[in-house]
Order: sequence, then C-alpha cells, then structure tokens
Amino acid sequence: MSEVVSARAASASATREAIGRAARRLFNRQGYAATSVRQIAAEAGADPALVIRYFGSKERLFLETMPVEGRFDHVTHGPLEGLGRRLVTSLLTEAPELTFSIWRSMLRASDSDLVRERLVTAMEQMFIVPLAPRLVGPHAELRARLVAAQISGLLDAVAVLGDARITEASLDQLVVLYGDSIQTLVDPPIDPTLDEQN
Amino acid sequence: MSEVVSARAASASATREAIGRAARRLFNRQGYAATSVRQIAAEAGADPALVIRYFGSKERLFLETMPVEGRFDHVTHGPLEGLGRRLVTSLLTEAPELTFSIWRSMLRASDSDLVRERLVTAMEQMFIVPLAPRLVGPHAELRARLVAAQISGLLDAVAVLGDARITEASLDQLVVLYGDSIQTLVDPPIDPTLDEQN
DNA sequence: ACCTTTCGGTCAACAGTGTTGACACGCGGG
DNA sequence: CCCGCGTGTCAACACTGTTGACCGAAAGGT
Repeated sequence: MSEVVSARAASASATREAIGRAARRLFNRQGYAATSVRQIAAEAGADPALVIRYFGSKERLFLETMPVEGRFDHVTHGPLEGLGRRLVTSLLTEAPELTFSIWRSMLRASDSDLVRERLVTAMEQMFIVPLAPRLVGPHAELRARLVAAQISGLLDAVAVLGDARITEASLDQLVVLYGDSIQTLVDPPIDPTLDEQN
Repeated sequence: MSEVVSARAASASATREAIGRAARRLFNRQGYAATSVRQIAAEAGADPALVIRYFGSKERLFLETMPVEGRFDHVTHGPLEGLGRRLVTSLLTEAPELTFSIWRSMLRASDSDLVRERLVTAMEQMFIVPLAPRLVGPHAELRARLVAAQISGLLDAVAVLGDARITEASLDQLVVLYGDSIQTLVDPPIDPTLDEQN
C-alpha cells in the first residue's frame, strides 16, 4: 500500500521530509527566529521557495516539525498519591532533551498566535484534561491549571533560563522538593476559606 | 545643575527619550520580534539610523527600555510564615500589567543571550539572593531557585499563555492555592531522605 | 566678528529576511 | 505520441537591522 506510486511523488515526499528533518534540527538548535528559510533549504538541498510551497509558511513549518503529543498519560492516569513526584521524574527523565528544546523553541516563538495556541492546547491536553476530573476537593480545574503552571516554571528554569544549580542538582532532590510542592495542589486544599462552591 | 547646557544637547536627549518611550510602548504591545526599528523611529518622529546610533542596536534598545529592578523586597524580606501567599499577592497585584508585559517580552526575546542573562540575573536579584540565605533546612539555595521557578510558571500561565481560567479566577483562590504550594518550598522539607549535607 | 570644529540629524545603501509569481523540464495518463 | 500536471528553479518584491557618507547649524576659540 505504501508502494511508490510514481517517481515524481516519491521525489516530492522525499524532499519534503528532508526539509522537515533539516527544519527540526535547526529550529531545536538555534530557535525559530535565528533559523532562516534559506538555511533550512540549503541544509535539505532544496530551494527556499520549495520550503514555502510545501509547508505554506515558515510558521506552519515550525508547527509541523514540533511534536507536542502527550507523553505523560501514564503519570496523569496513575494514582494521585505521589503524582507530583512522578510528574517531575517523568519530565526530567523521559526524552528530556526533546521536551526541553521543544518547550524553549515554542515559548520563544509564542509571539505567533498559532504557536501560542498550540502551546496552550498542548498543555491542556497533556495535563489539565486528564488531571482536572480526577482531583478531589474544591476548584479542581483551577488546581489542575496551576499544576500545569508549575510544570511551565520548571521547564522555564531548566530549558529557557538554564539555571545551572537546578540542572546540576540531583534528580532525587528535585523530585522530592518540587514534586511535593506540586502535590500540594493535587491533594485537596485544607484552607477553610476555599468553600466547595465555585 | 541639571540646567540646559546647550540647545543641541537638549535636543539630543529629548529625541533619545522619545525613542525610548516609543520603544517601550511598542515592545510591550507587540513584542520584540514584531516591532521594527523603523516603526519605533516613526512613532518617535526620528530617523531609523538615529535609533541605532543612540542605543547601539535594537537588542540593546530593548534591554534599556525593559526595567527589571526588584519590586518584591518588601515580601522577600518579610516573615517567612505566609511568604508564599504574599508573594503571589504581590505578583498579581502590584503593577501587574508592567510585570506581565515585561516578562512576556523578555521571555520571547530570550533567544538573545544578553536578554536571557538579564532575565536570569533579574530573577536571581529579585528572589534568590534575598530568599536563599533566609531559608532554614537543607538545600536552601536550591529551594529558593525552585521558588523562582514556580514564579516563572505563574507568570507564564498568566502573561504568556494567557490562561483565562487562571486570569479570571479570584485573587483569593490563587493566593491560597498557589501561595501555599510555594510555601512548601519556603518551609523546611520534612522528607528524611533529604539529608542536611549538600 | 569670523573661522573651525563638533555633533544632531538625514539619506542612501548594504546584506539579509519571508514570500510570491513566472518559468523550465520531465514523468504520467489519455 | 502528445498534452498536462507537478517538481524544481530563478528572480523579484517588500521588508528587516545596520552602516557610512553627508548636511547644516550650534559651540568654542581667537
């Protein structure tokens, strides 16, 4: 079924994929703004005009080459107890280079409304949607969104600001400290001023 | 003493300040990448070349027009008890528009090493330096840096991603929920695996 | 008073950007 | 066989940040 239907089509999809690979590499290494369409084309051995013709614009090429599907379902669907710690572990352990460079690239390119919306829906799909209905106690959705905010903060510190003290800290310490802080929002709040009404 | 030393010098500083004002307005409204030097010059009634001559480059103009001095000393120097809540209150209350737009602009422009370094030192001066030596218990500096990360996360959610559910939530709820989560890192950790040695 | 230097401001140009349209060429289907 | 369509190429557009030469008038010296 995936046979070569024609030499032309094969050539087309081959160069398209070459452009995509070059774009992914360069965007991750240099960021969105510092990477030019001409540079991508040169690295892929193609013409700059082809890049636009195949992907519509530099912006859409960027979106297409930045995968943001959820890879944290096994955590967000797991038991609520200790979820904070497992979330931090998963973030810092599973394909961290990819997670970090994508976060860095997309956050810096979030001038663009398309990029920003993609980032927002990615965070919602990955964390808020699976987490919010599971949280017990008042303000479940708000708390889930604040968990996502905390994750953003950790990613900022590591991937954008590059805080060496955090990067070089032991994984165990980060997991316990930041994980327990996240857990505060996962567990039902104890403050009596937070009524059960909305 | 601050008399007009000459008509030329007065004119020079006047146009320089006009350029600075226009730049600050446009950078905050449209972001760094979307604002052109020619647009700033037009708004200030000056020549694009003058913008570069006075400020060196668009990047340095951006840095000069983005004030990042600390405005949270009264919180970070206050009592440790309830510091998390007061931090969130201060962030969301005192000149929030300015705080948010500056955070958004600088984070998106952090492709530039100068901007990134400025952002890092600003966070350190505002939160980590005053907070770290005051925290009791193990890993004081790491915990202070993680507090700063949490602040980044809140700013991301509000200023960059524009999470409506968080923006529209009542200040009291945010203060209690996120503030208490931050407080987890301010208070000494209880986990016995975190020894007192580094 | 004049002459010279200094300096704010203007203009044109440079190399580079994303994007668009017209054009060439060779494989595919009639 | 030939026509058409699609892959690829080329040149151009309007725009970007930045640079250097130039102009004119104010400042300083004699």
